[in-house]
Amino acid sequence: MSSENAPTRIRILKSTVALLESGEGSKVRMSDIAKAAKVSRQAVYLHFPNRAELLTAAARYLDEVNDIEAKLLASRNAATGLERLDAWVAAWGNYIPKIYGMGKALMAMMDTDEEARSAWEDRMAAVHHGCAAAVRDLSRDGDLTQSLSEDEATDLLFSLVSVRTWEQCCIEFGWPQARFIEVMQQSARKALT
Amino acid sequence: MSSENAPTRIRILKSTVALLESGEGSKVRMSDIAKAAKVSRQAVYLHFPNRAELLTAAARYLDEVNDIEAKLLASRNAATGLERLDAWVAAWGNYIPKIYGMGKALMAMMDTDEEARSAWEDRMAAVHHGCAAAVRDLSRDGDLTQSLSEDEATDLLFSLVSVRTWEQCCIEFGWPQARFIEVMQQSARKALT
DNA sequence: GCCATCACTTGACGCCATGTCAAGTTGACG
DNA sequence: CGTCAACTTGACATGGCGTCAAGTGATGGC
Repeated sequence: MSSENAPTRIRILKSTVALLESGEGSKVRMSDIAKAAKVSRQAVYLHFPNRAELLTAAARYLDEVNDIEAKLLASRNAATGLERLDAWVAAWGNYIPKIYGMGKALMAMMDTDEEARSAWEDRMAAVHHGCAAAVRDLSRDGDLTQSLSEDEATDLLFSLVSVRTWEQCCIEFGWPQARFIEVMQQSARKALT
Repeated sequence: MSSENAPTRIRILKSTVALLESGEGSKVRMSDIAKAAKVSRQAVYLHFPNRAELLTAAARYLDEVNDIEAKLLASRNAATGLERLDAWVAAWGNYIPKIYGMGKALMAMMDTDEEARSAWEDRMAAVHHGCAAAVRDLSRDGDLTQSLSEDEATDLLFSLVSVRTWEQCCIEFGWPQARFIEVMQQSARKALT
């Protein structure tokens, strides 16, 4: 595609992202990536020291290309806490499919690779932070349930819209993406208020 | 499950379960298991054709030993749908820690091993079935929310008390087990009614 | 016009875990 | 005593990742 004569490093990143997105996340091998980028397997190692760092670089690249920051920050503009909660669930929930392949590969490596673990946890910390912000506004408006601390509410919200929950509902159970958003907005409102 | 006079087979299963329970699920190697069972690595292969089948046999063994069926069926006796929901969440939720190591190893293999995948999915299908039963009783009592179909409610409940959600809350966020049960009972009631 | 350097290729290798194979050893039982 | 089953021993194939050394070829500085 457009990556024919892009610098090699970028071509490798694009190929990595493409392979991870189109299924079988954790099965992608270094040689597959090299082949897709039309370079030798060793060329990949000239740019990235190992598989874990390549994947985390690809994750960063993906975030950049999609401008995730901007999209997730959109929910900030909501007037009330409840609106912000909805906006947040929609913003993050609709971003999940884009990073799912990536996440799957990274999560599969978490048990054995410290680098992959911290890369993924960094990203998830940002999402957790977004959940905390939504919960804080809810609390500010006096709409947060008595039965949960702010921390617990944050964790619960995070779990409700985690990549794994999304995977469960949309991949395994076949929910349409839009329905996932609706149900989770509603469930979050009910569970947190 | 013959194995009356095959102590070796049982020893291997017990060692497998023990290793999986005590941390680092997916890192357990065949040689680790052999060493723990005090047999040669090859002896393991005389009883189980490969890692996946050993793990699924260990999962079955674990279920047997803990008598999971009986424990999960206990929620059947609840009078109302709401009580059944609570009982179900408590029964299954309290069983999760016992099978967590096992589950982690099996889930890690799901991407690459069809056998492991189907073994785990079989077990999860039983849990999903339990969720469906609770939702049905809720619906029978007229307590199920209008905004969810029975299928959706079942899937949502299943996601709420999935092994991954438990892992998220109790392992990563450090919730006490009892609190996890409370919060999930409450959240399930709110989200489903 | 030449040569040095950089980016990449080629092909071989070590490592490690799974799984296979063949040739023992050991002990119970006829 | 021989046989059979259960187990051991050690070697080997396979398939990833990651490393290494010796090329090749285009570019740019001089």
